[in-house]
Amino acid sequence: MLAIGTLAKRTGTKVQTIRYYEQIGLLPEPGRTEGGQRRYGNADLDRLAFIRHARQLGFTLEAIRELLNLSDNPPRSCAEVDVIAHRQLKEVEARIARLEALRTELKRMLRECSRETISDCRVLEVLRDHGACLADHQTGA
Amino acid sequence: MLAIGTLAKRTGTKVQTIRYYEQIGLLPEPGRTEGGQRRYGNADLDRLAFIRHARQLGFTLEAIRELLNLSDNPPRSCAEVDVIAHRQLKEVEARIARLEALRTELKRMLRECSRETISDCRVLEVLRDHGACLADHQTGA
DNA sequence: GCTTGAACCTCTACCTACTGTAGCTTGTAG
DNA sequence: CTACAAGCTACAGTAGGTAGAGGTTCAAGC
Ligand SMILES: [Zn+2]
Ligand SMILES: [Zn+2]
Ligand SMILES: [Zn+2]
Ligand SMILES: [Zn+2]
Repeated sequence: MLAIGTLAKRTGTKVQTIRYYEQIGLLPEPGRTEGGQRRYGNADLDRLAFIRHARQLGFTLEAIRELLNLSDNPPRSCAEVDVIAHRQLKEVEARIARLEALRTELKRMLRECSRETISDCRVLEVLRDHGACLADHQTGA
Repeated sequence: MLAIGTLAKRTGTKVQTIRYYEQIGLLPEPGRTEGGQRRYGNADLDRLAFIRHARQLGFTLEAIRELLNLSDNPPRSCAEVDVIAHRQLKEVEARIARLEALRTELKRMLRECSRETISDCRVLEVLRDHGACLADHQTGA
């Protein structure tokens, strides 16, 4: 049985984060020592490793919750799993597209700036007026 | 003089967001009517438009605060402005790099999945084991 | 001049995904 | 048996807003 600090080290998670996952019901309540300290088994280790890896791939905790539920029903079709992963892929692609537009515009601003005074700084000029901006960044976060 | 709702419409901002910017000191406290309602002038309109545009380009509110301070000193050099914009560019580029690694891995997971049962779903398999993962996604957010 | 209702006001709580701190208790090595 | 690291709970805070309750004000139509 592992103490929370050991589990934390093994999975690269902070102790508080583990307690937080328990609090929101993502990790089951573990057994406790007589003194009230949490003790974890290998199933907990696997589950936490899964959660952390999915987080690293950008899945939200809600998506991870769904993936864990599905994962507990081995004979079922994996179509739903793939839908979640596909949704995540689309999300990532949308963010990339948006960030690339920002990169282009930031580069252009910096390239065009004469690097003299504030009053003729191209960066500020573009920020003041989207008309001077070629980026198409109307849409959300 | 503009009421807060008009200012909101003109800048594509929610009313609550404008009050929030005031609360954190990003917008100055505006004049009020006898009844206590906020009334804005053109300087406020410009300032808010600047803030929203910078937000759309991904600058943090802290960076925007610095940019606004600098913007109030027209004779100074714009070097500091460019440093902030450059920092933002680096930030955006780092996020793109990370998201591209995620995209690659998500695509691969989905491509390799047989789309049969949960027990042999490649997506879940990769999530369970980073060893089965080609992505280099150890590093931060 | 009066009424109506949209828009305004303040205050508080909530969102994601954690992270940090205070003040106290438990486990374990020497 | 004593230190003290590591555990415990509870609460506050982060960014950047968003939503709602419950009450007031402004302005247009009659
Ligand atoms: Zn400049
Ligand atoms: Zn623009
Ligand atoms: Zn699958
Ligand atoms: Zn991986």
